[in-house]
Amino acid sequence: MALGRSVDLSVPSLPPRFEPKAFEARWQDAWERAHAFRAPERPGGVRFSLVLPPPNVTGVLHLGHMLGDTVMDVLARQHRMQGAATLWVPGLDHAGLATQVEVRRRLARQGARAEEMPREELLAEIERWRAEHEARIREQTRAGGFSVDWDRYRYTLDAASVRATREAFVALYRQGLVYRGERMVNWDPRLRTAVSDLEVNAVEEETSLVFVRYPWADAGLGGIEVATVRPETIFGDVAVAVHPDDARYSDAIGRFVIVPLCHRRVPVIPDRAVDPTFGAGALKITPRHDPVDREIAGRHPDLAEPTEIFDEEARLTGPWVPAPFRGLDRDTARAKVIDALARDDLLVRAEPYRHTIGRSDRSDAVIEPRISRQWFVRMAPLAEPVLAAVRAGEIRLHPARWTASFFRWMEGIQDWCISRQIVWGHPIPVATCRACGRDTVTVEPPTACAHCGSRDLVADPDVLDTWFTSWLWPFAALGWPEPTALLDRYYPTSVLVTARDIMFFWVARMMMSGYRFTGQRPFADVYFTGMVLDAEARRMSKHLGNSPDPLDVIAERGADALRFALVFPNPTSEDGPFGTSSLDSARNFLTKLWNLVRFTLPHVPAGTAPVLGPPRLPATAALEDRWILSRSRRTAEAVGTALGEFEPTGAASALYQFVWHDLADRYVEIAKESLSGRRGEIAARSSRATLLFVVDRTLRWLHPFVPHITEELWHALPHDGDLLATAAWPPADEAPADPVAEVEMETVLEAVRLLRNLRAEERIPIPATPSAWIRPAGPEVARVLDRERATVGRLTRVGSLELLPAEAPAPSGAASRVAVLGECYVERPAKGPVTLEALTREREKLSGLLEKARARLADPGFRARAPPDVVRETEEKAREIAERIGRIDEHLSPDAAQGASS
RNA sequence: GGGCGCGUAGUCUAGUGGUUAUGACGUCACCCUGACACGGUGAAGGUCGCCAGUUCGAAUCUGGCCGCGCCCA
Repeated sequence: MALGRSVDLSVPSLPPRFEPKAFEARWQDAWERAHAFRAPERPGGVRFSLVLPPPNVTGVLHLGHMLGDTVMDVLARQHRMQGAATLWVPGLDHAGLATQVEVRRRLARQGARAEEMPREELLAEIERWRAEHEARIREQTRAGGFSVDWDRYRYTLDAASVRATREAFVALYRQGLVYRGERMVNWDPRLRTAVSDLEVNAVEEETSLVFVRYPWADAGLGGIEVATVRPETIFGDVAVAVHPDDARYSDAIGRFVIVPLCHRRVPVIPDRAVDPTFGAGALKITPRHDPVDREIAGRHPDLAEPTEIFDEEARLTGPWVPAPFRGLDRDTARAKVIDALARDDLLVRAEPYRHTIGRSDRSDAVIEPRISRQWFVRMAPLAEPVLAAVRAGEIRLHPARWTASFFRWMEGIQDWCISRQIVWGHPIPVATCRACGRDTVTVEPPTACAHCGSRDLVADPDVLDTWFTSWLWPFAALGWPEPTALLDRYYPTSVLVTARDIMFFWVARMMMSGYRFTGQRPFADVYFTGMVLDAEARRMSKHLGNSPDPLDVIAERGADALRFALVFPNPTSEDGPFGTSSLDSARNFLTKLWNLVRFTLPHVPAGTAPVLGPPRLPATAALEDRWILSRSRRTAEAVGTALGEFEPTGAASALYQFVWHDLADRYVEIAKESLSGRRGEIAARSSRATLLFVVDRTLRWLHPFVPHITEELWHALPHDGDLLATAAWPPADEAPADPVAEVEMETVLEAVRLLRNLRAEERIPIPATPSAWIRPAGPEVARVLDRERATVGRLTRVGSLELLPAEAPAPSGAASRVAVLGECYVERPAKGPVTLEALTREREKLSGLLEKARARLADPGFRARAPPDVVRETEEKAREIAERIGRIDEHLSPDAAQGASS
């Protein structure tokens, strides 16, 4: 069969199937060999920089990391292609407490007890853990194709981080913003360390509210009834408090009661903090083990000095605890106390009660409020400049709706407990002198006391909260406090991308440290990604086992498919499901792209020059060529706008629409005719150049999202330069916008859709080539359809397509549709009854619209108040609809018309 | 208990005062047409959570209610 092809279709140089394994690792190697992502040390001009939130060495990367990394890579690659000197610093967080907990668990599984290990041995074990996980995390990051600068890799425990951490601590200490205090902290009795407020989760739990009678000290009968959920703390009581206005207790204030079981005499005191409606309205006061009690006790200085009743593992201890209860843990103690109270006839009753308790984020142990000597950072002075900066728009949060909760937390900020009683982390840079008892706090570890010169120094045994290093990251990762070139050229960083759940842990604190230590914002924009959920919308967790290892997904589907599935179709800023269906969609899309280039290749003769700019089309150029260039420009604009507004999903979706529907479904299908040479060499050349240009641009725009496949395909086409990764990002206004071509193509596509619709409804089989007619609604439509008649005919597979003059009668026996562009007819193969269903349905829909439009026009208020052009538009719409209804009525038989209008 | 946010086709989603409410996945029908069945074409599917109000006009603004989620206590 002579098709008149001018090119050879039989030798595709790309394999027919897209196989990511065949090329993804190859391009990763190529990028690395070329140092494509190495940021210049001292660039001039535009710069773009960001730090990768250093993943915790606790585990390996999960899909949430992949989502964040993909968003960052999209931004980094786009800016790199746009010519910005781009620095993306990767790193690793030692994650102090979290890691120590994980290692402890592993040791426990192996039958060892971390608590009994010498410090050095435990540290060595943690180091082993770090090495294993670090290697795995690097492998995962590399396999994702993320364009980080590996030469700038940093670790939160490396020498430079040690320096930065000590520097920050010492500076704050000297400014009076770091202090040591004996305060009530959140104590984790399982891990035997203090934790910060943020590391405590409020959990609702079912417990029982116990009513205990405290007998009068001076009289044998009665007493005061106290309600408590923690009867085991009874040993620490120093008072019973009641509300001063509570009539029930007006006589009790000033009297004494006996604390059950330990028989101490304590006073009844008045305090407004007592809620008279809770329980019996009397509160037992245990100042060392409850923050509210401590506050109340503070207002009553005449109370006995309380002693501690729990040790560091929350076992009963101390002089106030009677022998039978000493050494018991909290739960056992509670049960025994209740038993003993019942025996002494002091237990009034116990009722089920639901309340919220604090559990440690790391160990899940119930937090014990405990007074201990710890280091704190005074936060309010640090928060001030941040609040001002965010209010002034100097730092922007995306999506902006999180700004409100950010402010609320910042405005009520509490001091930060930064000391941890663990081994894994930065030692607190404080040495205490045994001779004079004073502290020496210096960046370089001291050899002698700064105050008395004694060499008898004891280093603080604790380490710093891991976040005390992370909060310095945007500048510490660039070399701070050294005045490095990186710091000079790339700080402040451009953007921070992270998950919302560490907004307070990390983001807010980085802003505070940034202004404090560098006097500048650490980043201009913050983008919060959502959480990756599984197909049943559950949060991914180790416990559920529903979080796949990214490496497995990449091995099976490829990094590009994974990346695309994470940004499309669900918005990256919302919590969204991830599953095989999104992976399938991503793979299908990539296959489409692959085949699009396979289709393009044969139309690129050997020796074709790389694309420089849009083809200069002759005045007589085909409509489809002008149209796709215009569409490509709109797409470039949409992609640029979306990425500028931190909407990667919007950009991905614009590209998806363009590639699949505009380029593959419409342009390629229409242009096949001219590409084949059947319309002559000039038309063929024009379409070839157009196709090659648009495909080249598409690959560039898609590259930040799916870097491997685009790199592979770009190399299969004529290209300029070694790597797409470092090729130029074309300006959005490169191709001409052509509104005329867009309108005309709409007409063509509408005609095609109508005729196809008719065929499908009339069940005219594909091999049949019926005659078709269109009676255009106006001269403009007539002109376009006349010119593009061949295209319409080919896409609808009709035998002949004729344009009818306005007054011509309808072809007899043909199926018909009435549309805005005119009336379409398709010859029906068998002479059965004409199907009028579609026309009737259309008429019903139109009369509904017409009614609405007329009602509006009839409203005098509308004419008086609506803007004139809205009134005019509505009038025009009503006229057009009425006219179409009239034309439909001509086609409907009298009874059908009646049926439709009833 | 306080605060914030969200309710749009079976599922996810776009849309901040006037469009015949966007797109994806899924569903149904026909089709292996010379890049692609991981495909093509066509279709069905929504009283934009409910109730009031503001307005000439409300998915969009306001209030209340219902449901869901998150954060803080």
